[in-house]
Amino acid sequence: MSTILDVAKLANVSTATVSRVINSPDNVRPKTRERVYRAMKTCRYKYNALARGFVTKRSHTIGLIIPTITNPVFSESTRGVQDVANANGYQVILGNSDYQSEKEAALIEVFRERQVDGLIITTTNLKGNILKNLLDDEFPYLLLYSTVRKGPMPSVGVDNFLGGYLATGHLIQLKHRRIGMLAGEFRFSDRSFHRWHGYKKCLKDNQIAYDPELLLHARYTPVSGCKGLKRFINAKNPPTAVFCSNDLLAIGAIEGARQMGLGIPHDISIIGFDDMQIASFVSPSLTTIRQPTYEMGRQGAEALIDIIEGKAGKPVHKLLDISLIPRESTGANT
Amino acid sequence: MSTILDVAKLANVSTATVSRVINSPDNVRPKTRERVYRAMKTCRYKYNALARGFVTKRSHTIGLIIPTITNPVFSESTRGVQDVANANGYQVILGNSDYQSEKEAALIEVFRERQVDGLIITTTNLKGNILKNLLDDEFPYLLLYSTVRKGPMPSVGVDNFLGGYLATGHLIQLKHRRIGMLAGEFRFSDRSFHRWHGYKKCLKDNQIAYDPELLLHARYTPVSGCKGLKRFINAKNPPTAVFCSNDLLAIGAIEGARQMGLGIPHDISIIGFDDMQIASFVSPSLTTIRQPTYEMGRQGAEALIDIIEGKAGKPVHKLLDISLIPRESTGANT
DNA sequence: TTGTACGCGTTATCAC
DNA sequence: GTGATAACGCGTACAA
Repeated sequence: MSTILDVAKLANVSTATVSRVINSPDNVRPKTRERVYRAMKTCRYKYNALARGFVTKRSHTIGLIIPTITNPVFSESTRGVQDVANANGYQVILGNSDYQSEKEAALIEVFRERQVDGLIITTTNLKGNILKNLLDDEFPYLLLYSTVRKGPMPSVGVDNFLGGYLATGHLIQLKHRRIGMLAGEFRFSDRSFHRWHGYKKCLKDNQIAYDPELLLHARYTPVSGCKGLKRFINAKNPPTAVFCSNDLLAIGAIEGARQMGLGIPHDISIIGFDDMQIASFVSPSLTTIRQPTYEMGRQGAEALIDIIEGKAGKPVHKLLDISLIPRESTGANT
Repeated sequence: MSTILDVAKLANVSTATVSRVINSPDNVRPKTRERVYRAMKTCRYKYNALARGFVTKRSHTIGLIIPTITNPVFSESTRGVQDVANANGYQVILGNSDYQSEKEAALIEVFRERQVDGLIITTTNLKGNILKNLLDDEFPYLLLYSTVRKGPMPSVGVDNFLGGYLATGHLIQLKHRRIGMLAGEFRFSDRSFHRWHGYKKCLKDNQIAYDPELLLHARYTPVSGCKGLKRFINAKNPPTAVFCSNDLLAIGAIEGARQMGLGIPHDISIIGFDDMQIASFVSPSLTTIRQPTYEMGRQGAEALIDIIEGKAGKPVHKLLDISLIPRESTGANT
């Protein structure tokens, strides 16, 4: 593989000139520029971005850590991150934490060793010292899908508390009084935790006693949602409506109800969270809380790049809008 | 940021020894090893993998090019690639081509400039000289979801022709004679093209005349599937069954039928392709052709790493098994 | 406008 | 078992 030195020799210029042709072509006389371009062609020169990164100490790479790319919600935000990153000359390295904080910590280490210019993290545990280390090192990073709203850690997210509140309010408005919640494990996802708080608060505001029997934990998969719903139905005093803390759970729950011979929303109402692409295409279509995942990725990447490039002021804390999308999976309690 | 030189000074050893402690600790006396470890701690040393890559000419990075991470099928295979890559010390850079060969070509360039050790490409156009260039440069790469079965280009995929044949055969067995196909654009996806060939061949083998009116092209989205199905229904002589060339289309088609007031499978049968995670959770659950996407990613990454590390013999051509998964969206023609 | 020369952090090749 | 030192390919003062 040829280097700028080869090109330089071939074009009878110095390596500095070749470098200039690559990075600031305007600073070089058109004639020599042409000569260099020709030389690059004849020796099939390929630019080595790694070597550049080595000297400039900028890899133009962003590390993106998410629970798993397999969840459509994170695919969407990943796409948003990528689009903004690429538009700004950055590439994205992807890492899955599987909701395990050890994997998360390991990924942060690996990515930093690889000299990524910054990190976007959808974290599962804020207690560790890992994030504090990043802060101490003044390493550029940003929390995505974050529940953090103030402090030194930059973040982009939605108001999960509000989401839980909206979902529950919708069900209460439909005359439901016995409302279950199928939630992701709190220790793995503080988002789920905040949604639960919104749920509880809304119950309280409507004079409905909170019943711990109506909280069930599940993994974020349809299968788990299906099982969870069946457990609810088989309880002594089953709910008439269930708030699932994401759409994958909700879709599983719908299937679970179906398998138990229950009509939706006639016998039981189901509401999800996320509004992933297929939420409107399942049958019955899914009532859910929409969060702008793609946009979240975009804005997260924009904010991170600002930090990386020194254009940022004090830590940003963006809270994107969410909204209730009423569809067919919820109906009046009869 | 401290370097091995700082560590070396602090531990009173040479940089070579520090490097040894990092890469082959057994080759260094335990006592000095300890001294070095301590020195690394006191000056908060962080290993620079970029610098290593620069000298070893191995970045331990794989470039993965897919149409879009937003399609669950590609999320799954991406996960497979990542799992194998990470287990072998590689990281994955992700690029979306959006089914555009120019973007694909640009990504290949960018990734090569970044000195990725190899590429995994789910390509959309094999005609270009781009892949031939890779071959000429002896650059490690592999085609995923590939229809290529022989020749110098290593590939992992499934038999899409067979898939199309199986899907069509299933419908014919259910007494359907007028079978439509909702297909991804052939020029963007040779996979779709091969499925169509399987479809045609199966019709022929069953003495059913091929009717070009029964081929409709669509983008790989539920919305497009929905529109496509409506167009079919509004035709003079509509099909009684539709083979969609992926599940996203099929889910959209089901919704389209529903909006037209048609019962599934009573009024019209729908079969998809992929068996993505939620295929069994939509209602009616989706009959489809299952392809092992996660496993495809795994095997692709394994094969690529073999090539990178010089363990490969002649180009591999793996064809993974596919199978018909009959569910509720298809039924007998009445 | 162009060239010279050094440095970036690590590994690898010799010696010792 | 350890040390000295030359690469690796590029950017960038500084000089011309």
